[in-house]
Amino acid sequence: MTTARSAPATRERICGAAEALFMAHGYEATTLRSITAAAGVNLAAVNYHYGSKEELFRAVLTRRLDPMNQRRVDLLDRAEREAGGRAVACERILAALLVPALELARDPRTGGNDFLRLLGRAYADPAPFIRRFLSEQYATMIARFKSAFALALPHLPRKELSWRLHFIMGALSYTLAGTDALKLIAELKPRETANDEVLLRRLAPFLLAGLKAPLPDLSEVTAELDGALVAPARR
Amino acid sequence: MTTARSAPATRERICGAAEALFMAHGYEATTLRSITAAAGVNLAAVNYHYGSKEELFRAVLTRRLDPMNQRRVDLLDRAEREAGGRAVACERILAALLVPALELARDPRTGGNDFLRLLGRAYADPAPFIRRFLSEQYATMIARFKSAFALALPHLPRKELSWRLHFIMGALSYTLAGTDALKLIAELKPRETANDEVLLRRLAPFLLAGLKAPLPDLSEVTAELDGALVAPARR
DNA sequence: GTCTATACCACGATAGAC
DNA sequence: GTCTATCGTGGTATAGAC
Repeated sequence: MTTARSAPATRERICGAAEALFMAHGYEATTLRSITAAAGVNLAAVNYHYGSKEELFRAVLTRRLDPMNQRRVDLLDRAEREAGGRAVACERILAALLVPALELARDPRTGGNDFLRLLGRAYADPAPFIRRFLSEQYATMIARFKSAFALALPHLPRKELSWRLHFIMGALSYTLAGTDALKLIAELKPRETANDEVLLRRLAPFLLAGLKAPLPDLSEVTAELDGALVAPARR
Repeated sequence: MTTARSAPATRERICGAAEALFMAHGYEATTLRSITAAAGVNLAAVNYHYGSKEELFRAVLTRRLDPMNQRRVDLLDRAEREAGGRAVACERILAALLVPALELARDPRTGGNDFLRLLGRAYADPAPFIRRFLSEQYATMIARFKSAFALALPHLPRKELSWRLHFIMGALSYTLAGTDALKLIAELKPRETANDEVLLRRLAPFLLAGLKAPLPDLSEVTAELDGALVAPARR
């Protein structure tokens, strides 16, 4: 903090090196020794500046996540101001949710697509500290968007809306995580998946249609399953 | 294999204990020491029976995954037989994809919901051996479903279909992975998320609508982003 | 206050005795 | 088939140098 040295702060060098390595190999597979070696600092420096590997990981995520979620809320705020007292269109709300993620992916200074892949993986991580961290980071932002969607879709029961938001965040995170496995499954060339703008332009109509889908029939939940899930079928 | 002892085979005990622990903590965070302790066998037994931790993980996944994907293909086969030469309805194809996952989640002998959570996490795992394994496991199954969907949705360009299948598998895996973080985000009570049947009955209409959504407009991909992603907006 | 060297215990893996 | 002993490497803690 109060360092007089002209060299780049050790703390920042660690954070940058850690981000790159976490993105490349995931949390567990990244060693503190590889991070400190890449940053050109001593092994113990991580523990001095961050206290633990977990805390370092939180710091890496926060640096990108906080501005992105703030931008999302800002875009929603503006849309609501422009709408006066009326409800904001679903398309506009969804855009406020997707555009900041896309902007982050486009900015080479922020690690580009790789950071979103790291984020998507973090979502599915079983580590309790990661789950707790993400739910805290997202809680207020999601609450704002849920209220906005509720106004735009007054016919949709609140619980159904919660689920559809869940599906949206899932599809978004998962798509951005962009595992090679799914790339292969979809028979997509690696080069195509690198363009996140095209990706989100395809994703948005898909999610929008799901958001506006007819309500599910939950009346026969305990009935026989096979063939009855989405379309009644005779044997 | 050729053991004469009446005690349950060491190999099976290891696999069962490993499944439970992988489900609870994920791959990396699960130690061979905890697995062998839970199974009541020696540490070195894992390496003897499976060769490595990676191979053990593959065995755990295969035991549940192979039958599930086979059931999916069987359901699709039956639907196609019943349809004669005509295209199978999207609802029916989607059901063939979702129902086996639901059946697996309902069966307490197969670890219930927990296995699907493990599977969802595996999808997002950066470890190359996991990605390779999953893409091999899924390749043929996904190819069959893609062909079926292509017949049901003849107007949909092949590439767009690939993407939408990608989104569907993403939303499905992610939803079934059911991270606590997202549960909290969606303000859902833990008890509600335990019922996977209700979950899939809500998910199916959502995905179906996305599948049938109008084609995205990709003509102005390089245009300014803000507000233009899904709905043109003036500043 | 910042950084370094080093020790500590747990991990996955393996060789070799039984 | 099963076990013990051991190796290299992981995250972490601390004593002490600047």
